[in-house]
Amino acid sequence: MTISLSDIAERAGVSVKTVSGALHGGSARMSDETRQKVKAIAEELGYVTNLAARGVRQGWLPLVGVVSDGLITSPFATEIVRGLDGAARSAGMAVFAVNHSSGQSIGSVLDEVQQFRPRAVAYAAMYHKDVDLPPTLAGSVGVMINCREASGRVTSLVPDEEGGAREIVRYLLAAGRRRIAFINLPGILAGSLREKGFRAALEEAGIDPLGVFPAVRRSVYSDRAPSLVSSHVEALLSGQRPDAILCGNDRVAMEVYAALARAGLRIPDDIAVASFDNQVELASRLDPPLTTMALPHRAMGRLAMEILLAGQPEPPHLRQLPFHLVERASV
Amino acid sequence: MTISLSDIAERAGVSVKTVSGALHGGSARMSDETRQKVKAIAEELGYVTNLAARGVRQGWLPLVGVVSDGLITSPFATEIVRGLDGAARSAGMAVFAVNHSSGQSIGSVLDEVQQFRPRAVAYAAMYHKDVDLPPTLAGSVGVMINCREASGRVTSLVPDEEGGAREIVRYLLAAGRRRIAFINLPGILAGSLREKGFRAALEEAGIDPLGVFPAVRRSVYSDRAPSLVSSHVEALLSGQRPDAILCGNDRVAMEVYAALARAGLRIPDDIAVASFDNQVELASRLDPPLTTMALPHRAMGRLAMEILLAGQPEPPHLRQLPFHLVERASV
DNA sequence: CTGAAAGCGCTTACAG
DNA sequence: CTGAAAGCGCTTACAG
Repeated sequence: MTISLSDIAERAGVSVKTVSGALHGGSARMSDETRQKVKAIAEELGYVTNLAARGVRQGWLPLVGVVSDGLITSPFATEIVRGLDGAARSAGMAVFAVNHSSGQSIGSVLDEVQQFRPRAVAYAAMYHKDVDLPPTLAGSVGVMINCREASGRVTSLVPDEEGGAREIVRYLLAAGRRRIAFINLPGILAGSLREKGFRAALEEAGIDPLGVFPAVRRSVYSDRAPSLVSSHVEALLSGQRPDAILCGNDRVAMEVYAALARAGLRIPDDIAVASFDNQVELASRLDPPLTTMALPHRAMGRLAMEILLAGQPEPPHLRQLPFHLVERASV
Repeated sequence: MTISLSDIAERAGVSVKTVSGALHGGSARMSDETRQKVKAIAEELGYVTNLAARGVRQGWLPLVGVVSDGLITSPFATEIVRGLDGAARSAGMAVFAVNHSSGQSIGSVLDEVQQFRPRAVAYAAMYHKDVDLPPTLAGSVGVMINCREASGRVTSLVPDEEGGAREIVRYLLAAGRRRIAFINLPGILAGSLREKGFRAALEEAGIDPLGVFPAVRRSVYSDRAPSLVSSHVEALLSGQRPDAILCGNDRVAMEVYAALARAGLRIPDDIAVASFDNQVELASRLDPPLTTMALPHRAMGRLAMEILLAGQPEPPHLRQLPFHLVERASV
């Protein structure tokens, strides 16, 4: 059988309260002798705190629930969870993730999560999007990650897409590039925000963009949509040849690499290539290794947990976290 | 305040026991009228079951803990978790993952997990390896995923590396390939088992392998180790040119693609390429899309949960799960 | 068919 | 400095 405080109390000849104080109440006053004795017996008996029992007393379990829309499969999603997890564990909390599969209403998933009486709940989106949390649910979610909550009742953490795009364009400009094309991800929020930043940075430098092109035909970006990348690259090369191509993500960059190789062009000597994502396994293995803007997923996770666990909550707001430039050799 | 069974009982004019029976005890006998009334009131009050309270009574929480060695970052790890999660949720369980960071002993992580009084605990390795569970801990882990437990006291689920290698080689042979080289991942268990399968399948067909070459110099495979892939490919091309190259993983295949492109060779017309992993984002975006053996991560997760939740535990054993051939266009 | 009570393992006032 | 008791919200025998 699993042993309890009262087992220890009995063995030590003290009350349960004393054992509880000795083991957990850091400030509980008692003789050092008693405390040591109790601890020794607990150790000897292999006592493991029963968090469920503590939880029923306190009204919550040291758990933080993360409900995410769809698959937690993407490397980005796991970065978010890692950020959350790191911050949570130093606070003695565990993270449990529940995904909000297509069939279910967000309300029912949240109910599922609430049954565990978690200390806090976060909502995480798999890609940067707008999310409408039903008004009745706004109270039970402490922070939204990677999405903008429409009503403004919940603090939302998102990547600063526009700023990230400005930064990478400035970097290309600083490297002497002037004829810059952007093969963007169409139909998603990140794409339109990045396009803004792309144009703003060029305008600020007094330079005309060579154009912004969609990586796929579909209005919504998907892995399965037929790629337009190589045809764009070919068209660009036979026209006003760019000296830099900015890509919507590392996979698009991979296709650009292939198209440039076919055309006999060298990276970065003939054309620089840069992108967004920093999917490490891919970006670092390309030849040459790809310069790319890393998304602040880990940082969003960490900050989310800090917000959740902070005593004094700030008023709800939208917080944009900066991308991080990973310089490799493609620029 | 969060409302409890007694709030409902009071409002309904029945005992707490009746409420509990009406809401949760499927088989509890009572008038249909009472049951409906109780349910209606619960709904109206927005009652949410308190799992912590139930947990303290039953001795366990409907949680399954997964402790993994190191980063849950890899796409494979998340597949394992997805497999676990799917099976868990249909049993009303939530999965909480705790990673076993380098600083900590496995025992202390397991203690952390046990504090939640989970229904069951699994251990998952990030890549196929041998793991030595301290004898005292063997009892608290129900199943080992993606690793072989040395003592044999715990059921272990691993990919059938040898069988997977045999299958892909037979597939290459069936496609008429005869001069097959293998650029393998050195220094890891999966690599040596696959080499066995590779050689066995060729021998069974009465064909000599063109050779097995390490993808990296380091004895242990790592993302940062300098790649030997392109030099192997060049050497192979200038010698006894292969008609098929089997790769240790999709990233190695990506490098092989690049080396073959540089040499002006076409896939699969001149040389077929196949590999292990099925990292979808990569494999499906290569040109031509890559034929590759998918690891049974999801299946391991699902089976693990079934084993954990099964009433009658089988005696501990080692179970090898089959790979799954994903045919694309590179063979 | 339903109630009153005991008990799960904790923590927190309340007393000494 | 320590104990005895109450109580968190459930479920499970024990009675009727």
